[in-house]
Amino acid sequence: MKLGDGVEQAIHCVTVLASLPGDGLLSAASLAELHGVSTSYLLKHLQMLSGADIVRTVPGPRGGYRLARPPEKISLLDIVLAVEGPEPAFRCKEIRQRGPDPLPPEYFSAPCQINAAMLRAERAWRNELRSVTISDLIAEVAAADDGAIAARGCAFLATHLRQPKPDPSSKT
Amino acid sequence: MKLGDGVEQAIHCVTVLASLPGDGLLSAASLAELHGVSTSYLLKHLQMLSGADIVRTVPGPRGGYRLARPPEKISLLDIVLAVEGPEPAFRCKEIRQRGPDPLPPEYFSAPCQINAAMLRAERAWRNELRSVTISDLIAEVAAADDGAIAARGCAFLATHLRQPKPDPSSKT
DNA sequence: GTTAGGCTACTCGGATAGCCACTGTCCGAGTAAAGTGGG
DNA sequence: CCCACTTTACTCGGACAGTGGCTATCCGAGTAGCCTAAC
Repeated sequence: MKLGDGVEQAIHCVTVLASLPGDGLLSAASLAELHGVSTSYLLKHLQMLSGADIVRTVPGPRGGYRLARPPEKISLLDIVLAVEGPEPAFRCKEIRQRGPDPLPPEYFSAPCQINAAMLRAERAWRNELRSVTISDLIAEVAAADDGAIAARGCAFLATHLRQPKPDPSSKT
Repeated sequence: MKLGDGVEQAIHCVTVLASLPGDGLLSAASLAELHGVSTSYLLKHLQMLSGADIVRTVPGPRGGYRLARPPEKISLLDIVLAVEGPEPAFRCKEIRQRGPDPLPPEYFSAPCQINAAMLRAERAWRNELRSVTISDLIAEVAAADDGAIAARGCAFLATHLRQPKPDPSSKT
């Protein structure tokens, strides 16, 4: 069993996007540069997140990505399911019905006990992931940070952060 | 994320082996025929189970496989780890240390919070799998069976079960 | 008739190709912004 | 000077190759059982 590397990238990106001030945007190229990964490949996962209504995209020049929901409404499970797909890891092939002299299908109306046990375990896994939100992660990082990580983030944002509009509603 | 099909085959095989009476053996070919899968491919996973001391092999003609431990000492986690490998599904690539102007490594002595959260979830998954033993599964199957499944199993064993020795110690 | 030896056939074990999904990349559709010309 | 249009350049979106691991397979090492032949 192996999770794709895109999951880690997606979680890091969402965490960064959640730390943006106001209506800030960040382009896929900036996110890729910050994490040292391929831009084109990261785009694929950002599209998945966009399709799952986790992030929202702003097209055109000066465009980019921002969160579609507040960070406390985004769980790790949402991101994992968006990137890896909603299908469970264990797919019962019903091999109990195969082989010589198979029993009639009506004997297998109840789900396979092995499948049920594996799905229970996966449900526990998902519940654990569902209980962790992006805001929780940010709080943990902030608690363990002496200021250096935040400072590096601010320095990066000072160069790459962009606003969708001059925002005339806010007075000088 | 996707588990290999070999996991399901391995669990079914171990369950069947746990149901054998006495010192009965079953060859890989018989197990493959019973489940309707490829013999050569099933052998690979049986070798994994043998290497993990879950099943024990009897070489030579009239050889086969039998359990290496009583069924209540074998959990689903043992089988999954034997077949899929002990590595966790989530591998932290430490992309937080990458990108421009990385911080010195001493800032990252503590594990990544994202990695920690994913590993917590996987630990929950493993704990759930560890709590289910082969004897539990057999009991569940027996409880839901009206006798047909057991009868089919006995019919198959009558043809394919083999004893390693005539066992002269047991009087007639 | 008994027994030692050799042979055979069957089993598992590891090494070898094939295929699919993940990884990585590219080019095209769409759009906000800037530049430009006219009014 | 102000405005509308054109152009531009930049963004994301979906379609296209490359690679690693799972899937499927084959042949070789090893051994229990059987047959043979000598004693």
